[in-house]
Amino acid sequence: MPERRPRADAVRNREAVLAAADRLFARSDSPEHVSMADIAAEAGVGKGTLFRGFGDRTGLIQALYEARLDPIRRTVAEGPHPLGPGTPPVQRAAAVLDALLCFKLDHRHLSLALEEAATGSPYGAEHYDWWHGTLRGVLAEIPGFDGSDFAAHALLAAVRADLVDHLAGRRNIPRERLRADLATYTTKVLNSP
Amino acid sequence: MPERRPRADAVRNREAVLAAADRLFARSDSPEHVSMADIAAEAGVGKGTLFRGFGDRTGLIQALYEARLDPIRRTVAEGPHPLGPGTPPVQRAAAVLDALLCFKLDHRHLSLALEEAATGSPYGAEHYDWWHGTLRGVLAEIPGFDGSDFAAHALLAAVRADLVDHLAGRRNIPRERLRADLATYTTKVLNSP
DNA sequence: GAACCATACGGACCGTCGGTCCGTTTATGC
DNA sequence: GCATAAACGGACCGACGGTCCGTATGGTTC
Repeated sequence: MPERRPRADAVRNREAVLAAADRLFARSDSPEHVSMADIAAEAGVGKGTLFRGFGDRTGLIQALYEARLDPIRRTVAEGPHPLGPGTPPVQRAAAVLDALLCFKLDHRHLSLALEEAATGSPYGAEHYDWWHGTLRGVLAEIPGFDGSDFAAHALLAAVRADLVDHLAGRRNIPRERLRADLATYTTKVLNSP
Repeated sequence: MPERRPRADAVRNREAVLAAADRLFARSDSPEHVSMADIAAEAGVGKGTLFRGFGDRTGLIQALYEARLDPIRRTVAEGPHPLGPGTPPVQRAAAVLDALLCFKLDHRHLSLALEEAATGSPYGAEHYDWWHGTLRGVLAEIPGFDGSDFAAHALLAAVRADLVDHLAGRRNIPRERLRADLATYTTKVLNSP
C-alpha cells in the first residue's frame, strides 16, 4: 500500500489541538473541567476534528502526554549518563525516578489529566508498560535484588501524578524537598540487604 | 438541641442503598458503568433519596467504603497484635500494609470505585489522611528511620486499588504471591541502614 | 488553471449521566 | 385521629462525550 501522506491542514490542526489542550489543562485547576468542546473552541476547530484525529478524549490526552514525555523516554532508552544504559543500575534507577518526578512536577496538570482519563487507571496504557519494563530491567541488574517486578510497580506508584500533585500542589512542599525525599526513599529500597 | 432521631424508613432506605451499591459494584466490571439511577433502581428507591442521603456520588461511595473498612481501621487503632499498637513498629507497619492489601483484594470493585470517585484522587479524602498519619507515626518509631512522611505516602501508593486490581485482576497474579511480593518490598524499605 | 476527487472540516444532533425540584406520601408525637 | 415535619420519587435540567453527514478544500492530473 502506497501510504498516502496526510493533508497539510490536517497536520496543522493536529498541532493546534495539542497546543490548545496543553494550554487549557495548564490553565484550569482540574482536568475534568476541560471539556472536548472547550479544546475545540480554543484550537479554533470543530469538535468533529478532535474526535477524527484522536478517537476519543483518552486518545487525545495520551497523544499529548506521549509527545511531551518522549524526550525523556528517549534519553532513558539511549541517552547519556546518568539516565541512559551504561550507568550502574542503582544509580540509574534513582536517576530515572528523579527524572519522572521532575517531569510530573513540570507537567503536573497534564499528568493529572492522563491518569484521570485512562479508563480507570494508568495501568494498561502502553507507556506504563514501557516504564515498568525498563525499570524492572534496571532493578534486575542489581546484584542480590529480588522481587524486581513488584518493586518496579511500587516505585513507579511513588511518583504517581496525583500523589505528586497532592504534595506539591495542595501541601506546597517545595520541589527540592520532594526530590530529596524521593531520593531518600529510593535509597532505602535499592540498597537493602 | 433535642437531636431528633431519623425516621425509620430513612434508616431502612439508607441500608438498602448501601447494600444495592455494594452488589452492583461487585457485579459490574467497571465502577463507572454503575450509574446513580442503577443504584436507585436496585435499591427500589427514587433517585432523590440517594442524593438526599449521601449528597452526591462521591459521598455515597465514601460512605460505603468507610462502612466496610471501619473494622480494620478499628483494629489498627486499638486492636490486638499484630495490627494494634503495642506491636514493634517494623512488624506493625508490615502488618498494616498487608491488611490493607488484603482488604483491597477482597473489596476490589469497591476500592476501585472509591479512587475513581474521589474527585481526581484519593488524597484529600479524610480516610486517606488517617491512614497516612497512622502509618507515618509507626514508621517514625523505627530507630534511625528518616523521611517517614514521604515513605508513608509511597508505601500506601504501593497498595493503591488500581495497582492491586491491575496485578490481581488483569494479570492474574495470585493473592499469596502478591502478599509475598509486598512483604519483600516493605522489608526493603523498613530494614534499611 | 480547470476540473475532479479523496480527504478533512464543523457544528447540529443524540443518548446518558449527575444532580435538582417540588408535589405527594408517610412516620411520628400529641 | 390529627397535624406536621420529614422523607419520598421521578420528571426535569444542563453538560458532556461522541456521532453523522452535508460542505469545503487541499492535492493531483491534464
